[in-house]
Amino acid sequence: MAGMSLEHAILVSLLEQPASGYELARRFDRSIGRFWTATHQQIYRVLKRMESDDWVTAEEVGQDGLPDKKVWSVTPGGRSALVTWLRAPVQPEAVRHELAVKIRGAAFDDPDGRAALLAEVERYRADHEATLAGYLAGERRDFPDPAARDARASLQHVVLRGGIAYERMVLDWLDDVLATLRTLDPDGKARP
Amino acid sequence: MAGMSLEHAILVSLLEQPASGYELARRFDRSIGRFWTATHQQIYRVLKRMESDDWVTAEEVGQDGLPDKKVWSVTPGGRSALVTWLRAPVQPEAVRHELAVKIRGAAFDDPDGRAALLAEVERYRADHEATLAGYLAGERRDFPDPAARDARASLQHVVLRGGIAYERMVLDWLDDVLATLRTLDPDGKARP
DNA sequence: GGATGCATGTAATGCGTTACATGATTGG
DNA sequence: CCAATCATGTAACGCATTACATGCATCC
Repeated sequence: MAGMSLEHAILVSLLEQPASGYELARRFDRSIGRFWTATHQQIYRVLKRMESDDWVTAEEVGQDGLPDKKVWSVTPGGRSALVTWLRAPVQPEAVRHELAVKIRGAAFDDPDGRAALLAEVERYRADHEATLAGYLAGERRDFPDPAARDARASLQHVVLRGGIAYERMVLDWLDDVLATLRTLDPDGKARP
Repeated sequence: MAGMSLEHAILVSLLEQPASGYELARRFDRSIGRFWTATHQQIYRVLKRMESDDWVTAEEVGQDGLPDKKVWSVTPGGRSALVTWLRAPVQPEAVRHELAVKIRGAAFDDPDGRAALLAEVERYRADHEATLAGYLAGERRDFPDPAARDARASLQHVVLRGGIAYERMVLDWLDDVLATLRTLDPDGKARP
């Protein structure tokens, strides 16, 4: 009852805008995916469970030139389930930072291995730079006016600012990591 | 074969210092737990699998006034498995940020609900402030001298600096969240 | 003709969490 | 005497990941 909140992420997304399972899956690759990831298989499974709990209902919509789809909406029961969850304490986050394990593990590899890790960190850094650029573009597009917004937009924006702050922090830290790795093997070349 | 790295976190920890399952579990509540969490049940299960893969070996150690323990060490096979994994690409992190879901969900609750969330964010912020204080104390204790260290200490320190940067970023962002929530309901009181 | 996008699923496996279970010693 | 610490496990359940599977429409 406590954590398990793919359901709740779906409820928030469907309250913002009803959608098919497929559209939800795409949102979980984009905006919602910034703070909660899910694949389409999970989404279809959870939607079924939510339907049997009467949290969501589907409306069949025909499209021309495209397959029919089921557009899901939140029921009053789903909305009250969301409110109950919103008012429960936040669970501590489970941390899984693979790169940090590899960095500490690099102490048990040789300079060749550390050179490989350095290259991998550079690639990883480029990914995060692209993510930051995407967030900033989204911010300019969706929140051009800093004031005069409703609650929904203000809350969406503060979550996006969290993503931006996270990415900036990661980039700074990765620079620190790169500098540290270079200090260990100054020439940056493989040694026998 | 790709992600699944509780094994690898255990290998790093045992290479830094051999330990019993129980001691490992405590490390996963402290230093290693900063970037990889695990319970003792997981650890015992995984140690068994690692033993049958010949990645670790146990030595029975008797203690007086305390139960015997099995002290685990990494075998050459385990070390080479670690090196193989270290040189593989880093998997993208799976993001699960429950608080962000709740913040966006707060658009669908009333001022009472947002007041409850605000109180919860304040509690959450206090937790992160305590975590940061713990990291800073650990840094002063374990890394008093900024230069003249070996590779292992340098790498442990840069990972710890990552934790510190993360906590500072979170605290700043939570202040932003609190200010945003207060803007939505300026009086901070429940309304009918 | 092949790739990509839209749309929805099933099945197998494995990882993580929670609950249950035992038993000795030390300190208040 | 009760709680906490040290020490090691089993069992059940559920969630997540990966692979497999289908089928139509559009664009190059």
